Amino acid sequence: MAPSRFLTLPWQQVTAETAGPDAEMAALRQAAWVARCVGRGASAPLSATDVSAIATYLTTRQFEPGQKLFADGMAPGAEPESAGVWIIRSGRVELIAGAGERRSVVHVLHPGDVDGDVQLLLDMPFPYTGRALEEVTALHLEADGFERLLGHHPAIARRWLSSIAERLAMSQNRIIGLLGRSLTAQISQVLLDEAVQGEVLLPQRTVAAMIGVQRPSLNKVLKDLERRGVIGVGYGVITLRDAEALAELAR
Amino acid sequence: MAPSRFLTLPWQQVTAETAGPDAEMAALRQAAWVARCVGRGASAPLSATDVSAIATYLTTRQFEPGQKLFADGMAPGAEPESAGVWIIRSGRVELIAGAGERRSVVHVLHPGDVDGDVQLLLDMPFPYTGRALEEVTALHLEADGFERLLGHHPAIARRWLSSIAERLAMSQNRIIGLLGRSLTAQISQVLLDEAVQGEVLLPQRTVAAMIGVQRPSLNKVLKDLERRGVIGVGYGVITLRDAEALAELAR
DNA sequence: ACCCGAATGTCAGCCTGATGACATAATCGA
DNA sequence: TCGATTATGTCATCAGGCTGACATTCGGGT
Repeated sequence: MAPSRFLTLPWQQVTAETAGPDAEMAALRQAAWVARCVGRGASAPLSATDVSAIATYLTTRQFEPGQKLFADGMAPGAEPESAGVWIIRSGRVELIAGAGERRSVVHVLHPGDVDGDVQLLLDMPFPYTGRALEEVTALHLEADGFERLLGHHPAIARRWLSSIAERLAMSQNRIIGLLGRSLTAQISQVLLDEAVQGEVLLPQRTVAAMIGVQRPSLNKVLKDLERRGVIGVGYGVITLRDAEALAELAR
Repeated sequence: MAPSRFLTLPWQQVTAETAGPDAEMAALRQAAWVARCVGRGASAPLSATDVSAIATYLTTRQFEPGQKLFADGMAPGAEPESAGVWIIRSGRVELIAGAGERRSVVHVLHPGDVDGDVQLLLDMPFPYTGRALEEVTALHLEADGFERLLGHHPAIARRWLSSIAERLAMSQNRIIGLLGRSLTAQISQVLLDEAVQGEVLLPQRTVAAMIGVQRPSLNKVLKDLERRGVIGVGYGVITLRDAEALAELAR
């Protein structure tokens, strides 16, 4: 259901080799990683030409915790610094809709996740703000570069199609998970979705904002699950102890 | 936010001309209509070759009210009758997740809407059941035909990309609309989204299932809105009287 | 014209989650 | 090492939605 989650490991291998001095090789290596993250390769393998084309347009950017990659309501053409396609290389980015107390977390981007392409394709402003949760390294693709990749490289367009399809399926799954389910079921679902290697590294405040409930309500359920031995609750961390039981609760 | 809604009119014009006896011309006309429904033409106009290719693979199917186009959990390869891409030509189809009392309506397909392609692209089973609300005419595209269209016609692939992007944007918008908003705001949003020419032709039971609330809760809010002159409530119909006020309530 | 199924309108009681508040504990930076 | 900040844990109160039930109204079919 969250295939991109499993792509964090290959990336770690890649960066381990990035010590080499050759900048061009580094760009190519990044492009190869992007090629692995965007869509499925089943019916459209990318050629060396495709990968090097991607490398041509990629730039790397760093963000401090709390910094915004892009902001709610930003038109695609208005801020060339932020508009365009973002591909998360390391760290996580929370997508926030609404301001202040009414803020809700639409999604959390993990390494390998892609965003901003939909807004580019539809020429619409961002409906949410992207805020770095930790130190974040992200790859950026400007609007015209993206257009050129799609136009001149059919295999890339084909792969991007399944990438967006993946996200649509996940998004619909999220809607199903939100409609008419008990709070416990919703929370279990989110914990399973958001866990990386059995741990959810998010403060309860953020998890609560992902489900659209108040923090005390979330805390009550979490402590109950902890008493039942299903999870462990720490400071900024929730540990999955019995994933099967949790999946059963999310049913 | 729901661009496909405005495509119902062109279709009606098209069928008005469909009286002609030539089957091949009818197929081409259907294909041209599909070309108008799938994605935006901005950067990828479809050639005559593209359109006739679409016509090659299209078949037309009729469904009675209550009949299922496809069923929850159905694998893409299992039932060639139902797997594949569906394009609604007339009538509406509700997408239901969950069974019996716990059923919730993920979405309602209107004429011009497309579905089933995501499941094909990701080789996954349908996560919901498609059930005809009225008499439905739908165009069907089998798996291999769809693959061939995408593989051999870059312009079609490009258009399909923005079609799925549209749906992803709408889906995310729905999530934002569900998180942490008052019942009144959620209901106003759904009424605005689902209205065709100022009318929502759905029983309250269905509208309630779209938001994941019980029918009495919905009815209470509806009667309140009616007292305030914002909407009119009829038998199986909700009429928008003051769309602006409704939009303000949905904010 | 009549009947039947389906949809709407409404209610009282219960239960869940929201609110706002407070105390405690962990982390981070100076 | 020591605040300052942020996170967790918990509570009493209250509003809002659920539940199950019932009466009423509408529409289509015979």
